[in-house]
Amino acid sequence: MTQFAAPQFVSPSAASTVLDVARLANVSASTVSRILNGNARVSPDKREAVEEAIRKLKFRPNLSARSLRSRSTKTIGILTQDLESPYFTGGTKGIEQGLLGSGYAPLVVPGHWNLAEELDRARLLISRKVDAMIILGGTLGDDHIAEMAQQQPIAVTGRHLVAANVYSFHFDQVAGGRMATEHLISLGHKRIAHITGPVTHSDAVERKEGYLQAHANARLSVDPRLIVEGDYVEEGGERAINSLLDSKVPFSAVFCANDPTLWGARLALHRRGIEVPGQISLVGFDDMPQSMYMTPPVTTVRQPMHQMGQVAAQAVLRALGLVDMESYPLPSLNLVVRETTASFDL
Amino acid sequence: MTQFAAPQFVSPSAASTVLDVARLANVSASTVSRILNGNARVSPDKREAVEEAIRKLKFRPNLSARSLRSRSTKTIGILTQDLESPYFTGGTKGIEQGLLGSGYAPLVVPGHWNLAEELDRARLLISRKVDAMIILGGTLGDDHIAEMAQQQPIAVTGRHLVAANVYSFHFDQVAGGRMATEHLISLGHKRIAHITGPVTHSDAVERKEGYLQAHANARLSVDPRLIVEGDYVEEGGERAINSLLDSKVPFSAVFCANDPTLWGARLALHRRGIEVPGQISLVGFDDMPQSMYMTPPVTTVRQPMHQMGQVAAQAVLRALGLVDMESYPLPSLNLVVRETTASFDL
DNA sequence: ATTGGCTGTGAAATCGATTTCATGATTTTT
DNA sequence: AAAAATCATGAAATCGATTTCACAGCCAAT
Repeated sequence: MTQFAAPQFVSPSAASTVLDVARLANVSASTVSRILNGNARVSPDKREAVEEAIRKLKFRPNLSARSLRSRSTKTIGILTQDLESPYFTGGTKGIEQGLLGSGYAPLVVPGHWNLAEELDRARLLISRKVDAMIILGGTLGDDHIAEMAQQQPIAVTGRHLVAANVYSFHFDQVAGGRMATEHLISLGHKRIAHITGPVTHSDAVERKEGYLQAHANARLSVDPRLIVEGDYVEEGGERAINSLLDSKVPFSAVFCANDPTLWGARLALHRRGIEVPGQISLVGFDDMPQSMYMTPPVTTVRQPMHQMGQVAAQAVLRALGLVDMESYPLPSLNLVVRETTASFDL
Repeated sequence: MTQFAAPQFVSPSAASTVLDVARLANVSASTVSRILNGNARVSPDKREAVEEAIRKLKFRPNLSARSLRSRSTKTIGILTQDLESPYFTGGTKGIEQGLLGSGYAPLVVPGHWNLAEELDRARLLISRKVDAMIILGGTLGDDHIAEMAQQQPIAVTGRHLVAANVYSFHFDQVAGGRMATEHLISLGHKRIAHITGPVTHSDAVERKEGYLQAHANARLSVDPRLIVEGDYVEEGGERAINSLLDSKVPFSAVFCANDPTLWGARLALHRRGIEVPGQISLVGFDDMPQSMYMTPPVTTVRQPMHQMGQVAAQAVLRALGLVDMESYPLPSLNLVVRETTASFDL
């Protein structure tokens, strides 16, 4: 990598203020402010002069000052978990899109699945006086969220929480797990393994519950040796498949708790020369963008995080009094069948 | 999806201020401020009382007020392009890590590869009085950046820019293109196709230049029919491979201008039953996280965006006067050979 | 002609913290 | 023991915008 450093430090040129503008335009600061906000009548000639001065001075209002006085930062805080994971970036992008044109800007901070850090970041957002907050998943307690909602409206995804000033949205993870498993069952699979997510994630245990329910509904027994714990990332999927294979317990399909788990599993299978879906069928969860371009493209339960983000953005906007906006439909989970699953014939 | 709305709106409970704390602790606001910032001696008993009051009132300082007075927001603005693309999220995460423990928080805004939008977002960051700015790629003109650098230090990646108060970092894209192509040539390939990026991206044209140079160095002629334009996303890769194959011009390897292009190409090849790397070798560019888990894992030129982000963060931190921090090594491009390339034997 | 209602404008108050300044108390120095 | 230096602290000024308030000028209604 090549680096080019600045020759020397230059002290920042002082930014101009309303007062500078006022002086140049021969009006008072109040008039400048009125023109900036367009909420009062001002004579056309003064308006002209002020606009000219603003242009000349390249004036940009100081948002700290503005929000100190007007108690609105026009900012929505987003507490996400991982800045890199497609699951969260999908949601973030949806929020950003939902906010588009509303005049509100997103402020994104990562919590890293760590309670202390999440709490700290959330408080940072409150300190910054965000007008509303959107929490994507995470491990914050319901009581914490309810308490923070006293300061500003909060939309939260991935949980069901009834409290004043909070709007919660979530997908039915049990139903998702059921869907994935039922698809496999309908293809004739009888010995279906499951690589779970971390037991600390409630959605992981719900997906497993769905896997169990699907078996019960079909009056199929589940072999506990076929359930192995993963960690929601690729390595866990590889490890799990290898231990499954090494245990010699037979199975013809695997329901992976999320897509990265499936990717890891798929690579391990490839390394061992086992064909997908020829010998083993695979179903994932999340439908992350890359899943569509795997070889072969993966069958997975789609979580429309993008739309979820839009809906969450919309909810807080509405809570802030912006009612005149197009309404996005509430999305739901759905199975997208691609090519990692095939019917099982004895 | 299930939605749960708040029963009714509750007016936010007023946040407490230094004055509230001061009153409760029987001291002046100045004393509270001194304790908050720890920059002056205060008697232990008052400190105790104030800390108690802070806890009791759940006091959090208003950052708008603080930054208005102290002229520092403790925030670094990050202008990225796409909140979802691994290339940018890698850099963002690196920055976040580089900022860790410095007391500065990142504020991320997306520019969407659109000049007007980038300019608008950059101005937003300036309005918010970020202490420094990091620009990841994008289409802003050098002059714009130099001008904005008068307000605060700026680190910019993906270009070479010498100006006061700006720090620029970039990888040598020509060398990267050369590396990828030389690898293929060293494996015995003679007819190497190239799927380019958009001609509007300077790094795309530089990568192509590297491809050309590698051929020249090896005294190999390049068949212009083997160079086809892509768009840096999967669809373009698919399209390009199909048109290449349909043209019947023979080739045994493809240098794809970035990893998503390769993913698209790889899928198209799979659909046509062509084996990778058995029949066609593929080299990508970027080493995005998923590339490692494709089937087979992809050979690609690694751009360590993560480290680039760390270095950029470090540069601005240093510009802001934080000199006492561990120094990350400057990363460089390197070829990571995995399994989409094989030697070509007639 | 007088009262009443608008309208455009500037002066001053305000938001909540930090920082400067002044002061009285305490400690150190000579 | 007197002078000097240091310390802890509160009052007041300050950051840059918005907002309230007061008022002068103007038009219309009585």
